[in-house]
Amino acid sequence: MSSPSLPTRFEPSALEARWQAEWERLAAFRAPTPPHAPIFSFVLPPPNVTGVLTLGHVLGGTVQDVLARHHRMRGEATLWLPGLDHAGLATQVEVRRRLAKQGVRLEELPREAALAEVERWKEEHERRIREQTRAAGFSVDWTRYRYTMDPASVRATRLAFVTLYRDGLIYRGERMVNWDPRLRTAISDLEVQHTEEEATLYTVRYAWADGTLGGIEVATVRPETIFGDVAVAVHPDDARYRDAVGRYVIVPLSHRRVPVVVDPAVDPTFGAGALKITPRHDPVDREIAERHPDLATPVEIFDDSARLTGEWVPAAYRGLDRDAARRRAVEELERERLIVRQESYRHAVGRSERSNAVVEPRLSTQWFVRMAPLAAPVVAAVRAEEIRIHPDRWTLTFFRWMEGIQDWCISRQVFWGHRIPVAHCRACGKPTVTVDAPTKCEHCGSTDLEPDPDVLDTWFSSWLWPFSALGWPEKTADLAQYYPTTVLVTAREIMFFWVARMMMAGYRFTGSRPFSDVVLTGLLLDPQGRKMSKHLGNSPEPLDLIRERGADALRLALIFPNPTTEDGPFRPTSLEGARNFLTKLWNLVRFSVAHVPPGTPPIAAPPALGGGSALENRWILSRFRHAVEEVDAALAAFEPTRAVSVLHNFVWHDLADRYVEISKEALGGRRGDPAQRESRATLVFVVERTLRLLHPFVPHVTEELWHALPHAGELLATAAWPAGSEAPADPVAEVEMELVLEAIRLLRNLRADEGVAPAATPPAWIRPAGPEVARVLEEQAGTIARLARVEPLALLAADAPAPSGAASRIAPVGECYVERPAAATGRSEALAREREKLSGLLEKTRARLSDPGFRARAPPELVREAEEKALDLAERIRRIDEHMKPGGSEPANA
RNA sequence: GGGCCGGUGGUCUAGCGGUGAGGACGCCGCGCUUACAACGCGGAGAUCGGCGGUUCGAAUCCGUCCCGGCCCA
Repeated sequence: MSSPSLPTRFEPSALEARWQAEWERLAAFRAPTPPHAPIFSFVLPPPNVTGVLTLGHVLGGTVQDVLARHHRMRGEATLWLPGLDHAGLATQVEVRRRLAKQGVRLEELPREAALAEVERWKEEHERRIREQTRAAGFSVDWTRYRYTMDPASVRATRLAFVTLYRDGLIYRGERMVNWDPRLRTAISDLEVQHTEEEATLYTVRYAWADGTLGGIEVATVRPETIFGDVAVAVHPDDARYRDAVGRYVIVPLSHRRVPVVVDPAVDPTFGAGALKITPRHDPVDREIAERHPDLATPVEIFDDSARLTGEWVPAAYRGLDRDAARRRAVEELERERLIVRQESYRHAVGRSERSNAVVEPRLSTQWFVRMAPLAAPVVAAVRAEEIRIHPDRWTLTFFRWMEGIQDWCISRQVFWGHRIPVAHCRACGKPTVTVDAPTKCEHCGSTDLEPDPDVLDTWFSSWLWPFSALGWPEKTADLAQYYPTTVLVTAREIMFFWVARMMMAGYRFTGSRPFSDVVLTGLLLDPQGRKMSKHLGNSPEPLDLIRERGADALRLALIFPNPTTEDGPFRPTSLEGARNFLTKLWNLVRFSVAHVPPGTPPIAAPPALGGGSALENRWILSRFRHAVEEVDAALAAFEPTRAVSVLHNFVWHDLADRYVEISKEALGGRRGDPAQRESRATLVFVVERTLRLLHPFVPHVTEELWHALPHAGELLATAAWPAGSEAPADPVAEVEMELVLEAIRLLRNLRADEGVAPAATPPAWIRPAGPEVARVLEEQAGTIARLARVEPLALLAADAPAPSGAASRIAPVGECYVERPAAATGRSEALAREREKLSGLLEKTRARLSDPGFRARAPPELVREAEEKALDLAERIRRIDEHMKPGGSEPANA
């Protein structure tokens, strides 16, 4: 495909779809098998089927696509493996919500029908997610697409469970877990969100059991848990209760007798220093109760929906939910005058991430993974920098979490997910844990088996992803060749949920790191700095933005100008900026195409430049070389934002504003044929190579533009990444060009200050600062005159008198003069302003020099620099004074 | 309660021991100079959160306080 001439306007939508189709047709992103070294491989964090892709996904995807395309162009065997996560509980909640809108309760459907509903949901969302991924231009290898519930993943997940179980790292036991009473399942610690909330702290009096007056005052925010009390505890050193210990009190409302005990875990400063002990419904209480074995065995007072239940709960309260029970309990306690005090109280409340229900600590039998043994090798690996986290400051947070890691509750009382690969024997009661469903008990041989009713936490399949998606436990070619993977790019939010656990699983199951670099992306905020959320409706739909502005513009806007590593606002202005840049690029290439004669062969190398070569050509090639080096460095450090800003600056300012403007003369043939040929070759080389550099960021438009230029190969997507070494570094040209640009800037300043008409070309003069500068300015006088729009431009000898009737500016390059228009009146203020600035600087520099400590301790080179600077500043001020003096070059306009 | 990160022109940000503190957006002035008004040229605007310290020298290091955000309990 080729587009010989480019349309005047850049219209992204048609062009993007066309190239997406073409990339797929040519299998451009198919990872090679068998691959050749080196390898660059990674998994796309499989999006949850819960919804569709958000802007945050597009941000992460863009960072990944930049890396994938960059490495692919560098000739590495690149695999970017896409997939989808079944997102167990989260998806079930969504499906349940959708059904509820139709008046159907998910729980009331037969299991098969419920599964069918989830399956329908998955199909719809999967289609949409794939469409979005394509529309964004992500170069994933669709032939390797995987799903966390596909048969291979099911097998991998079951095997992981069985292996850990056999190794003693998975156990089943009765533990205090976080219970979500709305979804009626256990959840893990990570799925609990703690927030500060306002509550009422009730101080309740527990009367002495022996009928003595008074009693003990207990503070609680949850009076409805009184029914579960087995004791009241005080701190052993608390003098107030010395006589109370060993006595009994009556639990209000339920009228049971419980003892007063001592325990060091009681905080004597909280309330009145006495704590009611409800071991089945509070982790601290449970610990205390365990230290006091003589206490009554606690009875559960909440059912799985957090409604009151059980023999300890009076009939009037049974069946009430915890909030209703609390209201009723408060009412009754008040009636009995047992509430001593009520005060408002802020405390942390744990809510379920999925249902937002207040989590109920609940003693329940669940499956757990022992985490400490899994975490140890990971901590060691990160310490040894076998795995690096970017930006590295997150390593600290990572360590803190890993070191305090708790066992992971992996069983969920829902239906959507991987079934726990365990069958319980009805005969001997023991579990049979096998990858394939067992036919008989492995302990007693009975065939009377009952499958474990629970499913696994969704992360229990995700943590295997880097290897399970490559085929593990089968010894597939992909696994052998592409594992360990290279990087993992993901949102910081799931560092603990996913990244840390993948590392643990990697070392445990494959004996090696799953990836060597973790690249964390920040959160996208709305223009007001708020988190994007469905609830606020401030989260734009990526496909809409792509339709409006194009995928390239969206991708660019997501990584520039705000850094991908930080939480930052996504603004419409970023999108406009991106579009403007792409338009600039489009027009730059249109200009270049117009200067490339038809039939020009593909550009293999920059033109060989010699002594007679144009300064601008030497300069732009040197600038290009820097750009390549900086982009390479930025990408190696996983900083796409830095890479883009280098390119943005290079394309817009160096290439378009300066190089193109300067070379128009040579390109137009006005400097002769050899000069025109050299400039054409330089232009097309730099532009073509720049398109390659930009391709990872904005793949569609660069692919389109590349085909409009002479090129070799089918696709830019698979073309070679430029090497900086292709272009010679030329520090001399860079210094000389700076002088030229400074002279142009000064003359333009003068024009603007003096109100020279835009179309006018007044005479101008420059007195160069020295013979070297004079040589450069002499050679480039034509360029300077043209870009500054002055005519004629004369160079003054050091001792020549200042031209009269001209405005002047003084700078390191020398003194510049532009004839003042006849209409101009008054003295230019620019010189005076300049003088003020310079004398301020001079003062500062002199102060530094007169400090004896500076001369004594600063590096001599620095002292010398400061001395030279002071001299130079003084000289420039002297000259300004000369110019401002009446009768000088700046006559007071009488 | 513990920890982490940040506070730089109006906004977003780069710099993280010696630079005349960069850039982008916005703002002001002038211009449709045939690649580009989705643009060009020029300009104004910051005592780098406050206070103390280390240093010849601090936006940059240390302490402390204030403000914002995040994570964990």
